[in-house]
Amino acid sequence: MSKTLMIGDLASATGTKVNTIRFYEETGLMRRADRTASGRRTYDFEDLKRLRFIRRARRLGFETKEIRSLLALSDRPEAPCEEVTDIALGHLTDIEAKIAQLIRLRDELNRMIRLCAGGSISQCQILEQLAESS
Amino acid sequence: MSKTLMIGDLASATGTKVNTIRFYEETGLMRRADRTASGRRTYDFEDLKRLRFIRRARRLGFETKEIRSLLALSDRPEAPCEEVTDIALGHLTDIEAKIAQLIRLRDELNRMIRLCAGGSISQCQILEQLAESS
DNA sequence: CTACATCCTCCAGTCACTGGAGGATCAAGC
DNA sequence: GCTTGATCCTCCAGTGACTGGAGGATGTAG
Repeated sequence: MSKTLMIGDLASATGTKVNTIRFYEETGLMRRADRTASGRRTYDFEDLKRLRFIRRARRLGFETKEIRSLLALSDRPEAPCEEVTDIALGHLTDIEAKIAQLIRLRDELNRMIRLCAGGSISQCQILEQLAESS
Repeated sequence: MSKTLMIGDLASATGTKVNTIRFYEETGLMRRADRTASGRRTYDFEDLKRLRFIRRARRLGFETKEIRSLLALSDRPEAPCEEVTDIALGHLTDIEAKIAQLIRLRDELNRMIRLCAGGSISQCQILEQLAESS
């Protein structure tokens, strides 16, 4: 058998904290790992692949709920690819909304900062702007 | 006196949940409100102004720690405006980094979605990409 | 007098981890 | 065989910024 991997191996291979891997097991993202006689978790390369998938999806900003769906889908190879695309498209929409929002914030902050001509707090335009009833 | 405002008035005037205002009191963003004989919080227009300031800064994405600093600064009218500008500039840098990061994610997601030619899960390029060791 | 709204305190839950206490096990070197 | 240090285990508390609800008191309008 190829159950040669310990939790620390998975951690260093994926840049995940050991505690985080245990957390993924607890919350069902990773299956419950088999244990040695002394109770240590053992993993094989399938587990490593799964963890890599999870971490990569997390880096792309998918929520665990979405990752759970994606993982469930990848277990049904005959299912239509559409469901995956839908999840990805929904996520894309979220990201685009966030970008638009942040750009608005950036512009407003920039505007506020440019107004500041130095001087003392009592004349500070940034605080002034924040204090105004929106 | 002008302590005519109850917590619900502040809530509806600022679009804040009542529980959130209590939370701000608990965590020291808002001062501990005076109480009526029966224990209800009373507020004046100064409190309302402060809450508006907090909410506006939160909408602009400032953390409570930063807001605490800004509020402390606005109590020192003779202090130099520079400290405020520094907080705002630091925040601006954070926002710009976040925007750049999100744009990278968006492009990568877009790329993955475009690769998907339909068909079944087993050929899904999105899952494929996620499964690849990065 | 009776609804019903609003208020109170206290506590648990959200999300995705992170960090640490306290203790067991393992591998390597002497 | 013994020590040392790394790694592992379980369990629990904390993060940030709230949100929601239970269970009960108070206020107000008709």
